[in-house]
Amino acid sequence: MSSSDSTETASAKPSMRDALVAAAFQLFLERGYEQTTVDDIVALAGVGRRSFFRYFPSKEDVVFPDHERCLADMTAFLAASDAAHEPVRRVCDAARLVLLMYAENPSFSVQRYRLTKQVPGLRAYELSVVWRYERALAEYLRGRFAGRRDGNLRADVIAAAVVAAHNNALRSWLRSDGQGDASAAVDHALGYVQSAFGAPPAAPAEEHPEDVVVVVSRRGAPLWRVVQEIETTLGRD
Amino acid sequence: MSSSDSTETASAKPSMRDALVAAAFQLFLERGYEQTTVDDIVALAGVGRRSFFRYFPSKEDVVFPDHERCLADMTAFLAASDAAHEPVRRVCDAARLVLLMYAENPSFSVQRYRLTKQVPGLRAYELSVVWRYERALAEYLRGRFAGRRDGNLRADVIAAAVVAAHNNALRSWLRSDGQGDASAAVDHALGYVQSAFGAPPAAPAEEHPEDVVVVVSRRGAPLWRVVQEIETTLGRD
DNA sequence: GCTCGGAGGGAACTGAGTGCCATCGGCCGC
DNA sequence: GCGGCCGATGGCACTCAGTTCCCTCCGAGC
Repeated sequence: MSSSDSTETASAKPSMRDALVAAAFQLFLERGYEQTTVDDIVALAGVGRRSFFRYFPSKEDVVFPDHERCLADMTAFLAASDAAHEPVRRVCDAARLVLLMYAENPSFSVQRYRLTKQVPGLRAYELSVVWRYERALAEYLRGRFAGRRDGNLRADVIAAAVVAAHNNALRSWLRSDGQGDASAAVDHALGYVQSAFGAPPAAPAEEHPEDVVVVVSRRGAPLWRVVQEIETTLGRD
Repeated sequence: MSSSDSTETASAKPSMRDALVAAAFQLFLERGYEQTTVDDIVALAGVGRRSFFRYFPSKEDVVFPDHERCLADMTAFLAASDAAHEPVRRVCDAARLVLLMYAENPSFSVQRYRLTKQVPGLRAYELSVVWRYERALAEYLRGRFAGRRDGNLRADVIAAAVVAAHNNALRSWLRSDGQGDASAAVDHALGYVQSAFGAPPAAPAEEHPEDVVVVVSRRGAPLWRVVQEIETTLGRD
């Protein structure tokens, strides 16, 4: 939570919401999530109990104060796409928005990570948040793959793979207390997904007309063997 | 829930547990999940309130009475693997265990599906169950990929893809009220994942030595273009 | 008969989340 | 300036999930 305006429409009165988040995290860190009641939080923040639930529909929501905004950003980002965007690359870029949100506030993100790792209830809540991101990506891909054979299946699988790759990199960054280059790690992870699902991995092909490789295959041969052979030959693993 | 023995270790005293599940679903279906209190359930089942929580740690658990057993089955299945099993194929087979559980009792599964689709709390609970399956698959793959470059990343992504493919097929089967061949749909979906991640897609290549295709590529060309070209040529989309 | 142990019942408690209403403070029209 | 309107807040009481503690019942073994 930065100190100035953040989640509200635009202007300058987020004091109460931020105060609740600050009070909640202070107590969560010193005595644990489940040992802290909502009454404790509102007492420390000096506000009424009823006001807490005006800003956060549940006790869990105070732990993820900015995911709603991020989800809205992602939805808008995908809605602003057009047919010129390569679909898989586009959802990878959308996933990077989530990393951006985490990276805005590394220490807060790391604290929250430790909390969610320990408390089953928070882990479940996080799963439902992640699921909404995944659905947003999948719905976009379903639109782009409409008419293609197994379009919905591909959309769901690719969305899940993108989310898994993103989370793999994100969590390893969080485990290292926010050290290292999170962006590079996520790029690497998403690059793997893009290469697996037939999207160009960032760098456009340079011109090396002399570098030619010939593959010969029987039609009946399993596709994975052919691809494996090509990968080996091209030296990309 | 079949009428005879089911979830308990082996013998013959599951009466109370089954009675609670039956009473719960009867009420959930006639007046909705959130409109049904635990007191209503125990009143209908004719047992004490305390006994409900002896059998089910929470109200949500009564909706998924057999997932614990299924998860244990999957863990055991994966633990019984050896190095001879192709890893991706193995996790696909593990995923089929879940389908098997749903197919054991189609009408029950369809009712539960409608319920979880409507009630956010149940959807969140289901996500946490699915997450445990996914972690089981991912942990197995991490073991098999140990030492390989990006082993953990690959494990997480493939596990997510397998789960997403399985769920895609399962949910479309559930939406159709349990009509159609769920097993075939899941096979098809998992086949897609296997082909994407370099596992042989079930049928070994038949011998058609005359069916030959030649691909010529520059080394610098993006891999996805090469693969796309091969897919088109082989007529697999 | 007796105890003993486990399964079930039940009252009372905590804490999350909700509904309802009172209050306060600014803002508008008069 | 004044009364009323309105949005934000506080406070109280209620429901319900989940837990704790203790009681009863019943069958097994002595």
